[in-house]
Amino acid sequence: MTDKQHSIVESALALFSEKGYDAVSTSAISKHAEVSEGLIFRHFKDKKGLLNSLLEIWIVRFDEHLHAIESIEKADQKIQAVMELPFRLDEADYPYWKLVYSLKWQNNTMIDEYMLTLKDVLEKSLMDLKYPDPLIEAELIISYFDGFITTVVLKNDSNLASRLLQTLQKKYV
Amino acid sequence: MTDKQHSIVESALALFSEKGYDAVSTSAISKHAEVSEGLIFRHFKDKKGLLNSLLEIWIVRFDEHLHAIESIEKADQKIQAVMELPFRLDEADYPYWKLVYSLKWQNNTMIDEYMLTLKDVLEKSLMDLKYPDPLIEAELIISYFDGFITTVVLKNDSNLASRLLQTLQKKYV
DNA sequence: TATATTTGTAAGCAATTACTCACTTATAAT
DNA sequence: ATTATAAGTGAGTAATTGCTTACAAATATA
Repeated sequence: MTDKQHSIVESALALFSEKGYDAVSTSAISKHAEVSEGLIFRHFKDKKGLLNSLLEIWIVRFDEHLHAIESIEKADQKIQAVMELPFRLDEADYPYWKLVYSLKWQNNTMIDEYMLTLKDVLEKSLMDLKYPDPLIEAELIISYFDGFITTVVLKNDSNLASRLLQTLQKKYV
Repeated sequence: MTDKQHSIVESALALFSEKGYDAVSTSAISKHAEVSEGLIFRHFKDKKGLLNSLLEIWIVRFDEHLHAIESIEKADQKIQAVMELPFRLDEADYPYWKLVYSLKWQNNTMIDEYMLTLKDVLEKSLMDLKYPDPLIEAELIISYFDGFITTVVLKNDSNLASRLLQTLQKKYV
């Protein structure tokens, strides 16, 4: 990746996550990145291609969290780690999550598919713990997860995040 | 409101909530509503005006829920009612909530301001119940709320909603 | 019935959209 | 040093954007 390629990706992330994919033109991205508009299409084929590059970066970061969670042995600690993930995100990754969740609300199936992995982890752990209805229980925890992401990322306040985490932890101790 | 005015509002709601405000053109709305494009601007001034009309309808529906909650006397039941609100939404109102939450992710301050009312209700109730930190506790419940809305509205499955509500209710009984 | 007023249309507007293409400049390989 | 490949530009494209305007049809008021 060249400097200018990097610049395009950074600008696209900043603008997409702030205003939404459809509200940002390739012209606006090129101006923000201080490159010619044509360069976007040279490197990323089209606007969707640029978006996909961002989503791939997100997937890599997300996978790191997933693997960390899957390596936890005890089922209850696994569940706890999933619940706490939104509060342990790197603040620098907030824009990725903001982009991902704004796309989620516009029926981006690719994202939903990827998030299913989280639900699978939960379901298996809940089965191990002999919960009567692991499926619906997993859905409930995913709901918590979505809510935590919403608060942490939209308020963009890592201090609030850590206070919320503390309050949350007191509840299941 | 004339028939055609109604048709415009319905089409705008359907398209905005499905694809997102910025991804839907006034031309697309007029075709879906089977009216001339100019009529949109006659009745709603501009595209933003059409959006505001939809948001005003949402506000009315939301206020109904708010008043019902505020009329509850016991603090703990008030909190419970807030938590259960996402599961008790009229399925016909899902598109409004979908639109509202997709705008939320694009920094629509007007919506956030309106949702503060919910947080105020929670804070007061939590104070009444002598919680040590009502502010952060309210934030946590709002997070649950956001997560529940996300699940219920995006899955668009009122059966799942009622099963989730049951599971949730068992937890605080 | 005559006259306002509202409702509706269709064509047209400048600006912007995503994207292409001919071209130059830089880097790498032989 | 020469050539091939990649990086970068900027002017241009057709199509679409939100919106206006001149006009016709319907409805209400006198």
